[in-house]
Amino acid sequence: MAKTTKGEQTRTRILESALELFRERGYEGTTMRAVAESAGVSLGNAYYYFASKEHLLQAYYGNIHEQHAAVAGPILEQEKELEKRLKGVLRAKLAVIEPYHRFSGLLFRTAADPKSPLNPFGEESAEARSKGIDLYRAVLDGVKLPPDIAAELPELLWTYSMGIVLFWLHDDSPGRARTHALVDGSTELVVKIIRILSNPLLRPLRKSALEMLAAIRTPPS
Amino acid sequence: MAKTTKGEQTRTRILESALELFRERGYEGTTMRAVAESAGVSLGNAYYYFASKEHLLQAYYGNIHEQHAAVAGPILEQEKELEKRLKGVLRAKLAVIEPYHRFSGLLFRTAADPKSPLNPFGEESAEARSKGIDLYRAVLDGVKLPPDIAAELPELLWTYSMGIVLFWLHDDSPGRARTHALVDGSTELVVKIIRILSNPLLRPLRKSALEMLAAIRTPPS
DNA sequence: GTCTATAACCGGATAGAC
DNA sequence: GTCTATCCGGTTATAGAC
Repeated sequence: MAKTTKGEQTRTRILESALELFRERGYEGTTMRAVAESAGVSLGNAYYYFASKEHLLQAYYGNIHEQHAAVAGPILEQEKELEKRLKGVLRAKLAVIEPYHRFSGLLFRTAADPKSPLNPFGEESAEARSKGIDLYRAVLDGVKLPPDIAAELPELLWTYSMGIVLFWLHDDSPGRARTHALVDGSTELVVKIIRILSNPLLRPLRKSALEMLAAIRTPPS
Repeated sequence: MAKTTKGEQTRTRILESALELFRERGYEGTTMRAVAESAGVSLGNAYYYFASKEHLLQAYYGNIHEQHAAVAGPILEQEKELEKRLKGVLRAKLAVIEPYHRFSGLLFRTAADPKSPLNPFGEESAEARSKGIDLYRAVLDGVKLPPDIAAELPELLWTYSMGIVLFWLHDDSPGRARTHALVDGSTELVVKIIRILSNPLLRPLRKSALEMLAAIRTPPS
């Protein structure tokens, strides 16, 4: 019963008002005052629940991940081949975010700022990030790989998926055709490269790559 | 003599005050009021010369490329080996942008927004982008490569360099050690990969990669 | 201790007089 | 080309209600 305290309800009302207004008028076109009014609360009250306007966006993108995970689940249960699993998950992502293409620029805009709470590499998104990485761990589930790569690959694939999203943001081709070409082409390549790198002859190359990854990793704080 | 009209001088004064304050206090920490005061003009007058605070940043962006090209030139004249050429140019970039680390996030923030004129993939930066790509063309100058890759490589390297900068933005390790590890490790890898891909046996892989690149390329408008 | 409201602050941006 | 006055919206301080 702790789930629908009055506070929870108010919080939800504010968030939903905000998301609706964002969709209607875009992010910049939506004022915190309008959000508060539309939710039937005072401005100060809105700030009691959401520390900033950006945090409202963060909730918005949190939703996206949940939707993505929900759509990706069935795909992963059905497909066994790595390339299809990866491609399916990426296509699902594109489908989920498509309605928000218009103002997703805002995501990257803030995400690229190291100081923003939305920054996917920052502390505040640690949870969202690890959920995202988990999804790519699931993609690799049941795939045979040399153990040294296997440990690193989920995070690498997640990073790769972020690159795809960045490309998508800038893609205004009809039906997002260019991004789809990128997904189709790059998943094929990624899988081929993984296969090639799995070759024992290339173990030295793999090793130096993995050493680099260790060196650039953020020390756990 | 058209060069130093009163207007030009005022404009320069405002810009220099701004860049100095940005370096000292960061972008967000610098108010337009402070910029105006430090330049000895009124707030409104500052806006007469620069349409927004962001436009002040744009000026910085242009400076950086010029500095980078100037520093990179001598390096390329001296080094003959691809890995050293690439590493040298990337290190030069890091050296040039280091003083601005504190507020470069902001730059990227706007630059990553597809609607921003600063966005490096957009139309308005076409010239800046092609200059950047030219620099990596120069890096490859004199390097023997299969012609199919040779055509694509400058743009790929440029994109790769943007990735390095993105990483640097988020790097708060002492002396930017992690980014330097990334540069050292990744240039080595990049060169190895280019070598491997140059192997005639891998021509099919190369071919599908190049086909993908063609498919995702923005149609010339 | 959890929640809500009002008033004010601050800084980016604009209008319009000189 | 320069100024002053003002707007606007994100954010904060703070007082009090439940």
